[in-house]
Amino acid sequence: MNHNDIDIKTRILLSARKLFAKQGYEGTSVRQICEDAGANVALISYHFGGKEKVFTALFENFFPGKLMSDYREQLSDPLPGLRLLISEIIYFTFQDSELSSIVQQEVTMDSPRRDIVMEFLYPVWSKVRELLIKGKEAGLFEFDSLSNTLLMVIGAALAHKRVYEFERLIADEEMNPEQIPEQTVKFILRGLGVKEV
Amino acid sequence: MNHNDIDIKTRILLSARKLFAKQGYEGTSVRQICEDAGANVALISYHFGGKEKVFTALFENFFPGKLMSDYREQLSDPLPGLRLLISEIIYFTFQDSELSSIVQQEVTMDSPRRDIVMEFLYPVWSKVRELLIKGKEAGLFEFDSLSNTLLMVIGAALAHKRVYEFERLIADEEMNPEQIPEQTVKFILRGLGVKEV
DNA sequence: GTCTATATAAAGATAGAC
DNA sequence: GTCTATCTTTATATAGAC
Repeated sequence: MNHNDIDIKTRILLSARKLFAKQGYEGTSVRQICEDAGANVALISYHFGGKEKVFTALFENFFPGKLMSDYREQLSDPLPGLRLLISEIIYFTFQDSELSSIVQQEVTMDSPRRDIVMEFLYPVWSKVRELLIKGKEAGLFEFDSLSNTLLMVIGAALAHKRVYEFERLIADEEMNPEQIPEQTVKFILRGLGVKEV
Repeated sequence: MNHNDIDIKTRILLSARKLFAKQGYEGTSVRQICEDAGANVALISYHFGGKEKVFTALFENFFPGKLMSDYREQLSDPLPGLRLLISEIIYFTFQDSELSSIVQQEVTMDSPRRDIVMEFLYPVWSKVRELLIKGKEAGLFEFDSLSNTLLMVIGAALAHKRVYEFERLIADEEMNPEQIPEQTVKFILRGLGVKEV
């Protein structure tokens, strides 16, 4: 499938995703997006209704909304549930590296986009939170502050996304994508006090 | 000390730090900074030489450069060294919450500012890396990929900075700042395979 | 050292032709 | 559905008066 065979609306979305990921939302102009997409500037207004609507459309089109429902059954048991969910989150960050970079950028700022992003993130992290509570009640996990622990789990799960930020620190060793989910789950479960991971 | 008693250069820096932290660099205009600082727009050019120079000046003025040298002695032993360093990093994020928010934002994007920020961050995370290697060699830590582990340690250490991003998930429980360094160190050391933390 | 006034560039958006 | 041409706003930066 050639670049020009894709319809213009999708081409705009793909270019926006690429550029937002690399330069940030504010650092990317609609002109730039359209140039990259081979589209006329006016088409952003026509097809989406403005730059911010393009941002929203990105998540509506590319965010894996079915994740929670697909695995509803398997996510009820804390230990295997947490293993599965963390792994799936990491798989997604590899599968759509650009969208997950956008997420990482936009949630740190107090912008109108944060609310859009959080709307999509909430179900996922909320489920992680629920599994932490269940696991603690079952005596599987040991921790004090639920909030701080949740944030550390999130932090560790998304850690591998920072390769490029810290490339000077990790240039001499390869990061094997296939091993990352497993190693991350191990680190997190150990952090939660699970023995013999 | 009243707001207007502080010299204008410092007032500009303080306003820039506040606004960059909240809205991001691109999302903040020099007009906004000067309005907040009670200064004329032209003074940014006169005192600093442009917006980006203000950004650099922030780090030159507020980043704790002496951290590494102050504790050189105590940072040679892996286990107590890592404890100390992680704690100090967390203390800094509390002490200068704004600058550490700026760090978090700017390193995620491929901007000219990232290089500026990384110049300051490098010595700190490089030391953490060094301690991980030492600790593994001494049989204190157990992990596979050094790079991925380093990133997870960084991720967990800075996790508490995300309180506001995820406030919907943690609104019902307080995060006690005094307990965070201890809990974080515990989580990380456990993640590294240290027993009886 | 600080101001006003202005130069210059670039942003987002759309009216109206095709 | 797509284009050109243009409107409007806002950005950074600075020349020159004080």
